[in-house]
Amino acid sequence: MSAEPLPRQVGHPLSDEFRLTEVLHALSDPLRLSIVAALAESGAELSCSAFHLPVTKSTSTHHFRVLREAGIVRQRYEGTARMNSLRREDLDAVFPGLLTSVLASAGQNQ
Amino acid sequence: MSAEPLPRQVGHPLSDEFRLTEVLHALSDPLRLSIVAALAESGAELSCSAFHLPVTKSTSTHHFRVLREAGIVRQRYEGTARMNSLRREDLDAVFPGLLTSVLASAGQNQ
DNA sequence: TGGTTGGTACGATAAACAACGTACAACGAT
DNA sequence: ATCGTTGTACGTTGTTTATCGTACCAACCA
Repeated sequence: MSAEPLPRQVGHPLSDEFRLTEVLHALSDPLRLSIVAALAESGAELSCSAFHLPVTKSTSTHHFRVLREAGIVRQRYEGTARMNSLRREDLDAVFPGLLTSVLASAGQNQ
Repeated sequence: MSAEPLPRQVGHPLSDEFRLTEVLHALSDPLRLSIVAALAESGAELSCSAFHLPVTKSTSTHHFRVLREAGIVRQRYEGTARMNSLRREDLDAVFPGLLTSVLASAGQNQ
């Protein structure tokens, strides 16, 4: 009589729910910006633990949630790992050129 | 024996002191983004009171200071008014394309 | 010499945020 | 079954932030 196993799914905003100020805020944290830059450079899915962030696991969870809720990353489970990928096409469609210029600036500036 | 009148000048960061995360944070507030959009659209200097912001004077002062310290606006006194202008060339030199894409996105999204 | 205008300084407050620790859940392997 | 791996949930703490009110200041005008 145990309960059903949880599906472990998370909500992602649709493209037309993106809000510019929320995206800018998500990108304005150095740690989150470094996550986005690493995802863009790799071009692939990366697990949370692949980033070797200088914070604890719970803080890491917090930052990935901010990125996901802003629509910047997509997350899905693969075994115990949570794989993250950039929603580049969705972002480019709603905010053309934004991510490109932010990433180019990040490479130079921070 | 009165003291010298204060010069009423404010500090502006040099271009090479711009920090991307600070700029993104400054732009991530709806009120500040609307200020920047209005400045870009007018293409001219505007006094603080020209914006008719739905906040008090002291809150308005706060937001203009955040924008100035990030390097986004330039401020100078003209009589009793403080005139604000966009530092578009400086921003474009350090973060090419960033302001353009943000403003284009702001026009669509907010 | 005042009064008006446009803005700053300072202090207070409430909300949001980044960070942590502990406990726990899902999955895979042993 | 149990254990290690990977990440989440929840509560806490200290900092930052957005907002306001009050007091003030500098410039202009009458």
